[in-house]
Amino acid sequence: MRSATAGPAPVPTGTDEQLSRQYPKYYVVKGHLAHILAQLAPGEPLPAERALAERFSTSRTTIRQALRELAIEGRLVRRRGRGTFAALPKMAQRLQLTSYTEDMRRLGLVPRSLLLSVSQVRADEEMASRLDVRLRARVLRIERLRMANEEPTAIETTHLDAARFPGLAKRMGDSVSLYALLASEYGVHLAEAEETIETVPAAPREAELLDTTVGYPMLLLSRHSRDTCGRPVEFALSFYRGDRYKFVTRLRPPTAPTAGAG
Amino acid sequence: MRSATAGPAPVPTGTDEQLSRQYPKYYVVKGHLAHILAQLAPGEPLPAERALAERFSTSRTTIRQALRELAIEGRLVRRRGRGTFAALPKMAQRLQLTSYTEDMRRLGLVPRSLLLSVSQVRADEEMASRLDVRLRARVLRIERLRMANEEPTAIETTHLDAARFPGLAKRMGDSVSLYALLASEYGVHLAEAEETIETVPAAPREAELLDTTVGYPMLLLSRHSRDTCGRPVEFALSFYRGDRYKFVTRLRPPTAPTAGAG
DNA sequence: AGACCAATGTGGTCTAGACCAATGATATTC
DNA sequence: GAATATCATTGGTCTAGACCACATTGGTCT
Repeated sequence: MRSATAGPAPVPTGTDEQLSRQYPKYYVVKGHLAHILAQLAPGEPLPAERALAERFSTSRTTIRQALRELAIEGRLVRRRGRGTFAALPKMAQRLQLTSYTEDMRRLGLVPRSLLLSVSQVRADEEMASRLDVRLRARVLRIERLRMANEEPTAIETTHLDAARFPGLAKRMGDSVSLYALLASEYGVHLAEAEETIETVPAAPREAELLDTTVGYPMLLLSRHSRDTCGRPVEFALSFYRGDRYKFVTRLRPPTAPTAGAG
Repeated sequence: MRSATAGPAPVPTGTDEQLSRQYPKYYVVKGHLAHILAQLAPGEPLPAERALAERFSTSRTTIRQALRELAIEGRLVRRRGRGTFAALPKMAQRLQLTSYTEDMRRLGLVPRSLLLSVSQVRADEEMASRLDVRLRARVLRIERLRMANEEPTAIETTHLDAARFPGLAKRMGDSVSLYALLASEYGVHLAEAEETIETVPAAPREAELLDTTVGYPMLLLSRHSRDTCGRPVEFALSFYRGDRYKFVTRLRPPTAPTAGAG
């Protein structure tokens, strides 16, 4: 969120012509729309694009660019055939090596998983390195759709060494816990992981599964997990809607209290 | 990054008309451009937008949407008046409670900081809660531009309780270490922090300072730090270019090896 | 009452073209 | 030779309008 003191983006609400030359027109419109939006409760509708275009004396393109950014910020949701509505604030999710189920329950949500596909692929150079297998070795690829309160939350694609976990494919199913299977059937316990976070635009398939718009920014989490022996176990990619989720982590100084150029 | 095995976005490279109906046209074009791009070394130029529009028999708008997404993914950079060029891959930065200087040196880069502004503001409700001060208490606001190899990296806006750190404003300057000042002058050592990561579109001022484009996705890091006594010390917002940076953190199980629905 | 269908309105995609702003090369002037 | 204007080219912003895909509504027919 952007608090007032932090500088809430210097939104020019005036109609001064000189401002219009300093700021893009769509950005001025965005400021006005944000003002309207602030007075709406979540779920309440905004006027339609064509109506807004007329009211602000702009083209629909300009209105759409403003609405797009507000949607990306998670302040409104857009539904084709229905309209534009004020949104709920982003949900914060902890970055920790825990089960998806527990994470969601902690947020007071009902978790569910849908098994999209289980397949075997061949390790390319990067995957071979990450899973510590030979090039072109068989890799199990498990693709799941994570749900919370029956709403799609994330697409998670997990990769494991197929030779190390025989029969795992047959044991997978909707709402089956992979980490529990690894522990009970194969005696493998995850001890640590390295997770990377970046933002990428939504591809058509991702947008459809997560019920969002192609090209909107997603948060892509790449998790590289190791077991208690330090052996790499899984490499997983998770796509979250950037307009709905943010992630929280706890930081500590490396050793002693830091004294660098902070 | 998206490895081949992970599903490199099902880019339809064929010219089949049926595909054109399933995928947006700009997305098909993006696939072709990605293919061209893969054969270029960082820094090499792509054809101009107008030339590409003609080659692919589309409008410039469609080409621009494809180029925009590739730029957001960090695969190309666009320079007004000059052209479009293949980019270097994203840089990975660790999430830890350390100095910016050390972080950058670890990446083999030359760090520098530019003091943009030091000001006093009044705490709104959220800031008062975060810094544990009264509503409308004086809050020191320090805005800095972080550089690496003379390239702007991040905009960092730090908030501190002004009453607790008298004279701090006068002691600040370019490339001055805030954390070191807190330790040496006020005996305050940071012990832990909670950091939130989300994606937001770049506002005009942010885009200008970080030499990027308005509306492009940024990574916004919000850091809430506490000292060794557990008292809140700073609340800082950092904007990073989403096309240039990604962040890495180390995960551990909460207590025992997890056995939940992983 | 229920099933169906057509009209309407919504946001999503795409076009063709205009003008603006920054860049760099070229010509001009001092 | 060095500074300055001019100009073509590039990506950025904006317009006006077309068509598409989807959702809802309301009327019509069983």
